[in-house]
Amino acid sequence: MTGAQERPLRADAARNRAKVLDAATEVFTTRGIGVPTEEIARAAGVGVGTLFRHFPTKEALLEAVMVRRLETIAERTAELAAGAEPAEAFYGCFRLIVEQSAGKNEFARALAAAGVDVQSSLQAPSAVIRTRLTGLLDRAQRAGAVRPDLTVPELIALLVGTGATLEQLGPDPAARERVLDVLFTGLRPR
Amino acid sequence: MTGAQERPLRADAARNRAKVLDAATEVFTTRGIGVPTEEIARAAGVGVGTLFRHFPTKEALLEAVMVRRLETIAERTAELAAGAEPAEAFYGCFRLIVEQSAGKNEFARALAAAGVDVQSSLQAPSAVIRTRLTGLLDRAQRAGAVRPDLTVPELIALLVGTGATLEQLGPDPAARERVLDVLFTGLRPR
Amino acid sequence: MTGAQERPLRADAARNRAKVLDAATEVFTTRGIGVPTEEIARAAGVGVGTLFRHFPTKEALLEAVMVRRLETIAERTAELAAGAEPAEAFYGCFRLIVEQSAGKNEFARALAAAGVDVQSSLQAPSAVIRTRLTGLLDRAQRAGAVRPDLTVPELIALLVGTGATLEQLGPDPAARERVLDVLFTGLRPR
Amino acid sequence: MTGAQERPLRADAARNRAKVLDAATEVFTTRGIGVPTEEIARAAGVGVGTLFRHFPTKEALLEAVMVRRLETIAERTAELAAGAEPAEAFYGCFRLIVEQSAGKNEFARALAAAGVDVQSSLQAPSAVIRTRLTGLLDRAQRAGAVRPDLTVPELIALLVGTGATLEQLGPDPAARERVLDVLFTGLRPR
DNA sequence: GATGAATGAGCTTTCATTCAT
DNA sequence: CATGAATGAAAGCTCATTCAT
Repeated sequence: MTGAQERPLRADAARNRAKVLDAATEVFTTRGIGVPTEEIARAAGVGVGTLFRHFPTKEALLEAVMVRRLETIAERTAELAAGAEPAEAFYGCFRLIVEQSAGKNEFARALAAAGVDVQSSLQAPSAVIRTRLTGLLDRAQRAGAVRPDLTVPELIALLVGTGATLEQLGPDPAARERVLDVLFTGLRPR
Repeated sequence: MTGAQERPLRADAARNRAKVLDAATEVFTTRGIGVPTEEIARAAGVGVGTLFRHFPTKEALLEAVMVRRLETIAERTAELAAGAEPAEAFYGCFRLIVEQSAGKNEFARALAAAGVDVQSSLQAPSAVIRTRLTGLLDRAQRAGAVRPDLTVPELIALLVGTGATLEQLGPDPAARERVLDVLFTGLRPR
Repeated sequence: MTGAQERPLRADAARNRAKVLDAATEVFTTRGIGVPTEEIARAAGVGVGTLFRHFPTKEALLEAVMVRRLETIAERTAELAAGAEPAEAFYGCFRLIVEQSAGKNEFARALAAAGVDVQSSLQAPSAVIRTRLTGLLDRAQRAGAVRPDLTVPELIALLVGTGATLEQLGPDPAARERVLDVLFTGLRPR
Repeated sequence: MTGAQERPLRADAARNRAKVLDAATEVFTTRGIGVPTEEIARAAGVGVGTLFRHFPTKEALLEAVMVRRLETIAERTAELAAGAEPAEAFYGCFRLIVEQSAGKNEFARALAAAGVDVQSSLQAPSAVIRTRLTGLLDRAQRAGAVRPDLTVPELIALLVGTGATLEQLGPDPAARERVLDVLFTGLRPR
């Protein structure tokens, strides 16, 4: 139920869909949202028509990229959450999400600005993540690894913001570590 | 240091420039960067021609909006920094900046994407801010109010990210306070 | 003379050709010429590929639709012309054609605009009709049922125009009758 | 009240609007509705942008062309209707309209197909014409020059259809005269 | 100086037609 | 042979920027 298609989708069609999605993710992330659809098609090695057959709108493409990202995050958090003690699971997932989420904000904003019903299409995967985060936070708080007054919306906002922080900061590992340490220290019960 | 020099600029021209700048700030912030230039002109109550006379490019307008924001921030931080003990000055400025900076990221990104030499045009005001931040951080660290390993670039990244966090979080004051408390706790020496 | 010769055409292929032709007639008539080819294929219950195998061009399909219409008209006029006295035959055929020809003009125009050699492809069936009309007119004129100065091209133009009149008029039977009465009165010798 | 603009419209703007309208009338009539908007702009000697500034949609342009045609017809019928005895006025206007209306049907159909609210935008001028036609028909019927059972909708349908007849017929004056004579004879009381 | 009409490159999207499956 | 995914030329429309009024 994570991504069931209507019909199985022909082999080559699926391949092209994936190529487009990959190219879009790459291009949107590196060069921003303003890039012409045609460029993305070219990067994917398909014609514009093909792109539009799979994603009837540029918006729809953006949406699909986000959905896939969220799904990826959901999967990885599931693995992490499975076999680990509460604190490790929580902070591990935090790390995972903020590393993955570079550029995510821009997408969300663009979608929102375009008036997409972000709720409906992203709700499924983001609900999964939200549920997972709720569980992680709860367990960690009960284990005394996270301050008890923090709520899920605040956690999500912090994830988004920390993503932005890291994006702004650049690649220096020591600096990134220091910034995460600030966050993690602040998240622990005093 | 308020911005305009070159030539004194006629009274009505200056008034128009200000009207455009105000309108642009308002419109860009509320409706995003994609809004047509003409809309901004209309919001300012002038013709597009006038707008382009003052800001030869849409980019230039965006830049000007950012510059003014930074200048505003610089001024206010100056006031705060002046008569206050180190800890209060530092945390007060942090608050001030993150509250002010809603939407700032989008601007910065847009400018960067457009290939503007963000450094050169924003350098003056951002250098002022950077200097001020350096001073604030330094004083606060020496007073034992901020962990000593934090550097200025990390502080700036945290300011940007915390702005994003608050933007994501919405207006609930309790939640905002909690989030800031996480940050401030994390920033203190253990 | 039903259309298909060249090669016998397999049974299912012939069935598909007919399905496409029926669907095209229906769709073109009700929704205009602008409908995407794919829609017609869907209405016919076949893939686009099949459609294009039978009609190498959208134009060709339009043409085929018109040809079949003309053929239908030709057949019916034949029946009417066979066993009836001149006046009845003439006015009966006039009625028949103008009732049948709703929307036909649009096709003809579309074909002409597309630069199709309307003459060559439609010549066979329209020659049949023209011959029949010539006979009908001639007999009716000799019987004193139609004014003697009217020529075949004028008759055809009047048929086309009366079709348009009825199309414009809508379904009210009394009004349609009145309009036809105007025409028929005008067609009789003074 | 026949065509009042919001603001007087600058001299050059009015000139361009007229040029576009002329070109559109010409091009639509001779080459059909399918012609690219850009072609019309070129024919008018302006850029596409200018065209779209005046007519925000291709549909709107079609509409405007029709409106102007109807207005022209309305004016001319007014002149004719003014100083003439009933029969002459009626048959004169009939002639005038069917000569003018070449290609009009195609426009009307295109508009209808596009789902334009034909009523609202064309109502004003077409109401004028309808009123005029009502008056002409009424006077002619009272003068015994037209069969008394004919109604206005039927008259309009006949005008449309006769336009189509003439268009189909081509330019031969004798043939056109003969066709009109059929109509006019049919329209007289028997 | 101010205005807003004109410009046209560029963007998203459609659709007749081809061709791998 | 049938299918429908792929193609890409072309269409309609937008918008930053220029320039006559």
